[in-house]
Amino acid sequence: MSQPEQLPARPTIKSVARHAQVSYQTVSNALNAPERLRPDTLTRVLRAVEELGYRPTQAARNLRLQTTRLIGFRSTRSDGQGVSSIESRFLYALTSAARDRGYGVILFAADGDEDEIAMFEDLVSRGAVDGFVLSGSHRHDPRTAWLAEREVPFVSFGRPWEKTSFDYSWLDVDGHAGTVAATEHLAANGHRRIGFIGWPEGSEVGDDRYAGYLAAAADLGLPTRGLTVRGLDGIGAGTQLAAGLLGKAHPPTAFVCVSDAMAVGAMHAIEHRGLAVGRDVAVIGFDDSPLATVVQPAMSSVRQPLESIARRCVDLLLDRIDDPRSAVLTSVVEPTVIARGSSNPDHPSPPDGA
Amino acid sequence: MSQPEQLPARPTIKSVARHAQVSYQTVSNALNAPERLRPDTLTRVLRAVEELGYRPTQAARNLRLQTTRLIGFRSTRSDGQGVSSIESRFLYALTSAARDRGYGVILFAADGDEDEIAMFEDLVSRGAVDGFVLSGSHRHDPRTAWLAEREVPFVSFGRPWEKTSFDYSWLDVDGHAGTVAATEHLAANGHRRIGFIGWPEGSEVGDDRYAGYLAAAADLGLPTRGLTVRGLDGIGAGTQLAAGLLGKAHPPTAFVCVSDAMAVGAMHAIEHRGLAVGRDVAVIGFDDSPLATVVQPAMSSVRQPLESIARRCVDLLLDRIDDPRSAVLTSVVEPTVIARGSSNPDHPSPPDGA
DNA sequence: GTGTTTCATATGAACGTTCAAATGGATAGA
DNA sequence: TCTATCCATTTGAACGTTCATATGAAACAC
Repeated sequence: MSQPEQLPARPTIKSVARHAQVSYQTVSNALNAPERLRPDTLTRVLRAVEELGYRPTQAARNLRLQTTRLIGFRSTRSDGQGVSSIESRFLYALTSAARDRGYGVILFAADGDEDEIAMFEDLVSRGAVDGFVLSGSHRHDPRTAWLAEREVPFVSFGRPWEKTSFDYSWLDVDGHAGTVAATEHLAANGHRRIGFIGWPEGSEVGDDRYAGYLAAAADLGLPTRGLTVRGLDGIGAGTQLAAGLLGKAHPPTAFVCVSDAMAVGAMHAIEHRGLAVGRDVAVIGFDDSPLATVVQPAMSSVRQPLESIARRCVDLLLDRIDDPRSAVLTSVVEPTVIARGSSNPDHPSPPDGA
Repeated sequence: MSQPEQLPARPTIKSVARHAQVSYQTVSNALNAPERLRPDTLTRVLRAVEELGYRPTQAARNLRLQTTRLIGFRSTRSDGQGVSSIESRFLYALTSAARDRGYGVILFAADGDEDEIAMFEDLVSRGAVDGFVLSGSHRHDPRTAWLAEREVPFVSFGRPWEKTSFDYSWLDVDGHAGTVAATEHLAANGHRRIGFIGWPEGSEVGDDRYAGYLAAAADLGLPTRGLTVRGLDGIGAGTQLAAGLLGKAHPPTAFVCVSDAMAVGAMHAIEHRGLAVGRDVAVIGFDDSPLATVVQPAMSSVRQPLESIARRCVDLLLDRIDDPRSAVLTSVVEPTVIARGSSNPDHPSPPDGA
């Protein structure tokens, strides 16, 4: 904290103009319609811009252009159950993708749907954002209707789980295809008795993944009766559910799990039984969360291509922002199986000692 | 997508004025200096505001007030190792805290320090934010100097790990105090041989936590020789490190762990040895991540009060934004031990079956 | 009835941009 | 040499606020 030495004030378009000996509108033209300038003035102006480090003030362009170049996204309280690393990976991807298109992401905390809508209301009425990216769609989701009614541009990461009277753009990961791929992966490794550890019936995402497992098993002619268990998410729950199946007369030799936490639990149960994960019993999780690479052996998992989803969310949203009548697009992208030790017969259980 | 029925345009201060039969500046006064209005006009204007649902346009006030009411925060690529649930919990808390003070949080993706500074440059030169909240301070951190030099308001969550020629406000969790409390907690439960599972030497946070363990042990007259092991973070690593200690002649009866991932690994090793977590060998982790409640038995952990830290970060930052000469404040807040089954003698290992 | 005070409301200007339209100087055609 | 054409540049206005200041009506004292 030395003496109050004045920092140079942030340059405005006028100071650049003075510096380049032109009127300030010419500077504006240099930046927004360079073809209107004579080449020599253009370079002169651009050099002045460079020298002063001028960047147009956001607030002024916002006011003038009636836009904010900001996208709203809800920050979830990940406090509760579940390792929601998906959210944070998606958030990073979304932020990068937005930035590449010259947009920023403004985050808002909201606890439930109503709370989130209140935030929409606030942000929209103040003109603080150009649009929203939604996530975590679910049945009876009031958010989409609210936004559609007010013609606020938005895109949803997460499909609609029921019919709506309006259309909107959304992207989603094909959970069904994910568990199909997981099941096929295990079958390709020689497994015939493949179990499924899922969430209780009623969750859209969970039911979708379960259906994929059933479909793949039916397709491959594999048994499923007595091989599926469902319970609340968690490592402990996964352990208990897996232990239950392993204790049966004809236990599964592989598990498709609805989440990585369940899968870690299953690995735990397998080892507790003295079996080797990967060699004796294979496991595959879902989401490819940090958990997957932090366990030993590393866990196979179904990975959602969040980066490309985020990018496409931004693309779709900006299309709508640029032209509110732009086409409504929806697409389901397929996740990919990331094969690691937990589903690899050559990969033994972790060593016992140090 | 019905007919192009025109939505009512967003009300401006002028439309409110027309509606309330006053000039538009009176509306401004009603909102910003209500004591200047006669009570009856005030209510009339406020009713008009209410009826039209008027909210001042953000961009216009930004321009006029030379402020954005936006705080910048870096979104980390949590892609790599480690379950960085801390980040996302902090982010939620920060966003709520900011909102309570009328500020928003704008997120930006950055990969390293240089990249982050480039984002600072961008946001600051465009006047897109009023200040920053930093996180993840480390040795040779160039970010603080950059911001301080340009007199950009900021607050750091994370202490400076070296002397700087300038001062700035920061908050941090006292990792030292955290492991002291953890060690004391285990000692209070009757443990005498308490081991430590840490990160390799050289990480600021890890060394701090290690030092706390050593200090508490010395204070309590407990042995530490041959009871500490260090390695890269991870569940698998925790298992191996703990297994190493448990295999010794005089194994520890309790573990203080530098992270929850390490602690989960330790629990794993304990059970693998046929011992009961909590009853036979106690474990306590650090950070109280979702992992802690997802394992069985639930894991004791040292919890950082991220919510209050976020709130204080916002308070300090806004002080600086309001008055750049406001006092520089630093404070270290003590984390608290959250005792759960893994350090509770009455809590046995998980059931074997379903 | 005139002059002063007081208070509620209105006027003017500015924040920094961008866009539409006007200016003015050069070049070319008659 | 005078006018038409063209192009680079400038002028004017607007986006929606807030702040400083001016106006004007009522209330009061003389």
